[in-house]
Amino acid sequence: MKTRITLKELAKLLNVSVSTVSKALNDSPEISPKTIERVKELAALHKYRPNPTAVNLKSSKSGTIGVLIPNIANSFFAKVLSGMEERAQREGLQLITYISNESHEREKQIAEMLTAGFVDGVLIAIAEETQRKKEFDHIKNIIQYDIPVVLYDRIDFDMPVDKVGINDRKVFYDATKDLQKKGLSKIGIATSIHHMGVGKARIEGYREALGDNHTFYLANSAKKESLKEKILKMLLEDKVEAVLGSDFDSTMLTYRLAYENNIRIPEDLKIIGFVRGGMAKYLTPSLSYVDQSPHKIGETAMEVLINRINRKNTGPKERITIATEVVHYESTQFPEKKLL
Amino acid sequence: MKTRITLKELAKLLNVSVSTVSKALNDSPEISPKTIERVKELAALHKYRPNPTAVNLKSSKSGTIGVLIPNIANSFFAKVLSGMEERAQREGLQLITYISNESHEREKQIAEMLTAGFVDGVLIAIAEETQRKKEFDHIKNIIQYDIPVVLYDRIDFDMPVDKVGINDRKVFYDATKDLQKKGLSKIGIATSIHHMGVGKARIEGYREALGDNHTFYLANSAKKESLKEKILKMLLEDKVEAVLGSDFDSTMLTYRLAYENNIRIPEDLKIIGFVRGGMAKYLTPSLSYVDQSPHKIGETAMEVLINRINRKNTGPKERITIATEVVHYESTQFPEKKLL
DNA sequence: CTGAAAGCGCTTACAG
DNA sequence: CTGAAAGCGCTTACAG
Repeated sequence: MKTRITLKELAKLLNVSVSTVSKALNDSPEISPKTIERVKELAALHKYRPNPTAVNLKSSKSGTIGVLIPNIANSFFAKVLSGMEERAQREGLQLITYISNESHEREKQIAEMLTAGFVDGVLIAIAEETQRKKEFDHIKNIIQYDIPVVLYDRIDFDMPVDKVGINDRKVFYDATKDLQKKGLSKIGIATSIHHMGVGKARIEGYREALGDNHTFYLANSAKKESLKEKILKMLLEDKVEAVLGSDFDSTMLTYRLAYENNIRIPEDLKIIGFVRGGMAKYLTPSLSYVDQSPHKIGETAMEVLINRINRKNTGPKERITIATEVVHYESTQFPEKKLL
Repeated sequence: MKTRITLKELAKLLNVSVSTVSKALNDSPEISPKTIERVKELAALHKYRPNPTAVNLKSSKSGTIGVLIPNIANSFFAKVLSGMEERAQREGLQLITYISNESHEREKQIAEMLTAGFVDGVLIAIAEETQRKKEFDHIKNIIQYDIPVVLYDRIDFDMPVDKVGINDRKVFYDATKDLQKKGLSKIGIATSIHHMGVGKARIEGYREALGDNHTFYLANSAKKESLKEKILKMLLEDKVEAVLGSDFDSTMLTYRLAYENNIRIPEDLKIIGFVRGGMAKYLTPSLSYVDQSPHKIGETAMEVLINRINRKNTGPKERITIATEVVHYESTQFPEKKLL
């Protein structure tokens, strides 16, 4: 077994003091160039690397960022994480990941851990259950310990922290307007996240676009069976011409139910949903989707956090919006316009 | 700003020594019950929590596990991670995630970090590029520092470590035999990971099941365009009756190309693929898939690692196989058998 | 230019 | 039963 060599051992081998070795390795101007060279040479030979724990204790920094993820199986969050990791890596920061599984209890436990001093900063997407209960004390507690916090994706809360996410209202506002412009009027929404901030905002955008004197079609339920019924009603009774899917499950359920009931996409029904592009293009027919740029969200959230940790940004808390785009595939294809 | 209270401050408030406080908090039999009570009371009042960095320095443990993930956007790995996290949490271990993005260079950097003493153990799925180059020195280097290593998922390498994964050979062996039993003989494989260990094993299983005197149909390419051509040839010229998809992209590409060429699934073509169940059931038609139990793989790998770290298991290195199952949906539906 | 000393926040063998 | 001391591996203000 190899062990990493310590400063002390290095000092003994060189017949100098530990302080000298430490300073030499850190290019202190106090140390003569020759000594610096000697020290660095031997250090390289033995592949010396400072013990990170000791450095952390001294500096009272951990070089570590805590990332709270509600649901990693959701590929949106997986991609956000990869954006964070990429940015963190350039800064030499480690990422400690915690998965709340949308549980309030677990999130509280994690928040408690985070105040213990493991991390220099925290990136959080709030769990579904926490949003429903509207209990954010555990998050505020982290802030009170002066640990920088950035909220990502799920940001519609009143909290004194930086926030990075998309403009959920605008996504469905624009999508609805666009469908109207193309001549559709019976437009519905399917959603299983209507009780969450982002889900509400999406519905609002849709409502706002349609205006007050319009009929709204809303299939909303967090329970699969009940959601299924409501979607079926919307498709078969209300006979909507288009559905906006607010999340993966509601989108795909609509897509599948149309198929089972011989409703042709896009001839009889247009669909736009929140699914990932890597999958949407393979579907039969391919599915138009909202590109949320998850990687960019992760990168940006990390960037904002780093600037807080370094005190490069000491201004008021910000809310940063990442641009989105609807990628149109077959499920929103309109027939060619005919010349008169 | 709150700061966490330290042992020293607690000691001062109680008019006892730091050692006494420390021992009291750790329920040392050296300390009188009354003192223990007094100390614990004040500690609770101030929400004392030992500084993890200091404890780590003392114990030369980090309470931290490094997880190397090749590609987090692949939901298989996301689920594996959640299994690891769940198991780690029960042990009070933190997870530091590193994403190699299938890059050999990045993987080497990460391996170098890991030897610095950040982590007590490491879980690794080897990057694609590393497998192609067959350069594993950086992994062996970690082992030499006596840091326990467990390989997960991508385990077909000759390395003296514990390994947790599925039996890739058997998956496609069984699937092929099963399709044959149901009367199909022209069975093909689509794969974009044929140069990787798991990809090779899947092909071998298929070949073995068919036997030497059979025609093999193999559409293999890591490049999308070329893979597409080969699949098209297999579907249109060879007119295979079933395709086994060895990974997400090759499976979905086959599925989509069948659609574009009016090949009906399952009437004209059966498909079984490596995709995730959460998506497979929504497809039109739904897609039969190999359930790899990613969560279980993650849990098990973590379990094995923990036992090595605690020295509960000091026996020879193991190779653990997680059971898989083909979940049959519409894409492998056979017509009802008619009674004669 | 070099080194002894103090200290980061803990734990623990040892003395009293 | 309590406390002083040493030490984990580093950094840095200070003395020489």
